[in-house]
Parts: sequence; structure tokens; C-alpha cells
Amino acid sequence: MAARSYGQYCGVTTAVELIGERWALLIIRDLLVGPRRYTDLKQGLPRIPTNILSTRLKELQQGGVVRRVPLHNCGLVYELTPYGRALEPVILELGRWGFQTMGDPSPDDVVTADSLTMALRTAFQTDAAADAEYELHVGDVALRASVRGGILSVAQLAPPAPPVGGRVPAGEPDAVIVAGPGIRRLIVGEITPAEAIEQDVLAVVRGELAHLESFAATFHIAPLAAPLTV
Amino acid sequence: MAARSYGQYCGVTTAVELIGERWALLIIRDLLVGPRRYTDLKQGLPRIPTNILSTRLKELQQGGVVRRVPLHNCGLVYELTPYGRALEPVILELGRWGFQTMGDPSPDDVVTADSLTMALRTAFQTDAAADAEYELHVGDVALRASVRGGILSVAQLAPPAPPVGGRVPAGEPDAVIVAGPGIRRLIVGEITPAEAIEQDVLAVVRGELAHLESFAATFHIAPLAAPLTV
DNA sequence: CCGGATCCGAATCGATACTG
DNA sequence: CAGTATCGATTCGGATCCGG
Repeated sequence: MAARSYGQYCGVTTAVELIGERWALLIIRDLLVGPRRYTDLKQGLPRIPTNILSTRLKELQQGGVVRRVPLHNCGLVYELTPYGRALEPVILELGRWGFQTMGDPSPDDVVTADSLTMALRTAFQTDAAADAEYELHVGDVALRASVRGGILSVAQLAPPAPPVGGRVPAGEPDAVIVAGPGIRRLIVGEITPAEAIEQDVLAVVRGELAHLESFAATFHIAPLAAPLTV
Repeated sequence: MAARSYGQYCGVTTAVELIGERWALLIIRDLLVGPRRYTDLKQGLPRIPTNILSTRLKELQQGGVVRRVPLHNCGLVYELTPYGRALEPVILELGRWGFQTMGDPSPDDVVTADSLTMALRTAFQTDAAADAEYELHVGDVALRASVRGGILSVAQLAPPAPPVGGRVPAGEPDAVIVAGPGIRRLIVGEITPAEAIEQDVLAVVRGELAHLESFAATFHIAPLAAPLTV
């Protein structure tokens, strides 16, 4: 059908024609966390109209970004192709940029597990990361972030039920951090860990307070790189 | 007015709300080359409706990405704020990604001076770059790319008139390369410099052929980083 | 020419309802 | 679970027009 073209022979233009439609990048953001079913995507993107979701998935498949994989038991998942996974640096850069000017959330803004997972990946500072296990709660999203040998991995925890026999990562976390959206101010360095606790932005409900320092060093986004030439 | 919100508190979402509308990223791409007047932007984006251009510029100003600067003589230009300039890594990553799957151009696709300038910046490999001056022609766009001490700077040459007294960068270029859109295949390594000449993808009309080798080493985009885990 | 504003038909998006 | 179908609300695109 030859999508509405920008009429230019250029990499940026080509990219924007493939992934520039409304909602597309957010679908990709969630798929960067892992393969997802249609319903998972719908839940992770609460405001997306279902017809748009299915249209985007079709377009992204046609563009070679997303693949549709039937599950052996039943059902199916969508996953990124290698080409789609190559968008990770783009999403990370975009997230880093957006993180800087995010103000406070609107009353009806939500934090989803996938968006928080990608935010942690965005903020992850390999060089400053000491081995540790953090459990992070924001709203009703619960994550387990493991740093091992400079590698970050994030697992999503089911919030309501206590871990009956579920696949909770082995071992106790070094710290359990319960935060509100104001945790953003810690990540960008607007406030120190001490101030964060003082101002009730977050609480360390288990583990030593010192781990919050390493958390803040591990997950950090510079406020705005001073331009070399202004 | 509270732009149509995605309803999430997330960096990617925030970014996409600011710069995700149609044409916005292309306006930013062109402004990354330098300040531009309304008319310049319209020429560099031949298919943009004028109302969309003015709407986007207003939105980008309100978002703190673009600034409107009156010129002392008369007229005015739009330029990126420091915050807007911080989008350069995003555009570069996006351009790199898009460059990989760009097929051949549609018959009515154009190559603009600003898009080619940004494409060179995208492909620039600091580590492999030897000092040199290249003059590059693609379609009727003519550029002078100077590499000095690992720093790339690109100047746009006015194509039709011979340099009467214009501000042509001092000195002769080491090589003058006249290419078609197939130069993309050289940049992504689909063909070697020798093959490029053989297949009439481009011609070195002045300077030694050897400079084409260093050109290809200086401007290169890897076909697709092999994913660590497939 | 520069820097837009206005008008209008066409395409897209969003919300809800419905289906195999 | 995995989508279609429908329909009103927006947005986009193309053309024209206007004040300096």
C-alpha cells in the first residue's frame, strides 16, 4: 500500500515510516522486555485501542520488526526479530532524553512493569554498577533487578500473591525499595538518597540503607549533557 | 491543551508525546545541521504541508525543543535549544537503523542537503577517520566533508553556480566523488570501493582513487550488529 | 520572496461493541 | 485469547490566500 511517504531517500525517514506511527514505539518498548501476547500488550498499553494494536502489529510484521510465534501449548506471542531488537539503542536514547523533562505524573498516569523495566535499563550505568540484588516497588509494579558482573537483568514479580511457588529469583534481595514516581528525582540526581528518604519519596523496607547509595549510583541519568558549544 | 496522552509515566512516552508527531523528527533532523528559516525548512521537506510545518514549530517551541530567533537584518530563524540538540544521539541511532534496510529509492524520492549531511554524521567512524577533505555530490546536492583530527565537519555547497566568491572551504579537496543513491551500498559494505566504481555507483572525478578507500573506511554503517543472544 | 493563516476533503485515530 | 466492525472525533494533506 506504500505508506504515506515523506518522499526522501534517507535513513531517518525510512525509520520513521516504519516505526513512527502512533503507539508503535511503545509496542516495541514492551517487546524489548520479552515476547508478549496480544493481551499482555493490551494490558501494558492500557489506553491503546484494540484495532490500533492489531494494525500496528501487522505493520511491524510487514516491516520485519516483529514476528508472530505460535506457542506449542496454545496461544501465540509476538516477538522482535533481530532487526527489531536492533532498535534497543534508539529506545534507550529516546527514554534517556524523555526522562530528563518528565515532570510529575498526571493523576491518571500509570507505571507499567515493562516501562519501568526499560527505564531501569536506560538508567543502568555499567561502570558504576556493583553486584547487588534490588527489589523495587513502584505503584503496584514489583521488579527484581540483579546486577552480576556488570550485567543487569530485571525480572517482573507478580505483586498481589505471596510467592507460593512462583519463579522468584533465588535468594533474598540486598534491599527492598518501595517508591513513588518521585524516584525519578533520585535517578536524575535532583535529590540525594538521604533526601529521598527524608522527603518520603521512597523507603527501604528491608536491607541496609547503604544499598540505596549504590542503587542511585547504578541507576542514573545525567540531567542534560552540557553541550560542547552553546 | 494537554496533547493526546499515552497515559503512562515513562521516559519513552514523554519523548514520543513531544517529538513523535508526524514530521517532527524530520524538522529536528534538519535543525541539527544548523538554524533554518521557515522557507529553508519548507524546501528541505518538500512534501510537508505548510500548516503542519507551522503547527510543529509551535509545538516544538512549547516543548522547549526549538527556539525562534529574529535575525538582526531581518527575517528570523528557528534553532534547537540545548535540550533539542540533546536529541542528536536519538536521530543518529534512528538514522543508523533506518539506513540498514533502506532499499532503492522510489522514483520520486529526493536527497536533500540536510538529510545527506546527517547521514554522513551518522556513518562517521571517528576511530577509522584519517584527515582528509572530500567533496561529495549526490543528485544535485554538493557537500564538502572535512575530517581534521578525528572531527568531522560538513559544509553545503551551492550546486549550480561556479564558486564566484562564495564561502567555499579553503583548499582543494583530496577527492571529488560524484555518486547516485547506490552510494548507500558502499556505506553499508554491500560492495567494495572497487565494485562501486565498476558498477557505476559512483565516480571519483578528481583526486586519487585511493582516497575512496579511506572515504569508505571513514563513513561506514555496520549491516546489523549480530545480536549477542538469538 | 518571507512567514505564515484558512479552508476543506481524505485519511487516521479512539472508543465501544461484538465475534470465532 | 485474539482479534473485527463500526462510527464519531481528530489530524493530515493540498491548495489557496494574505500581510509585510
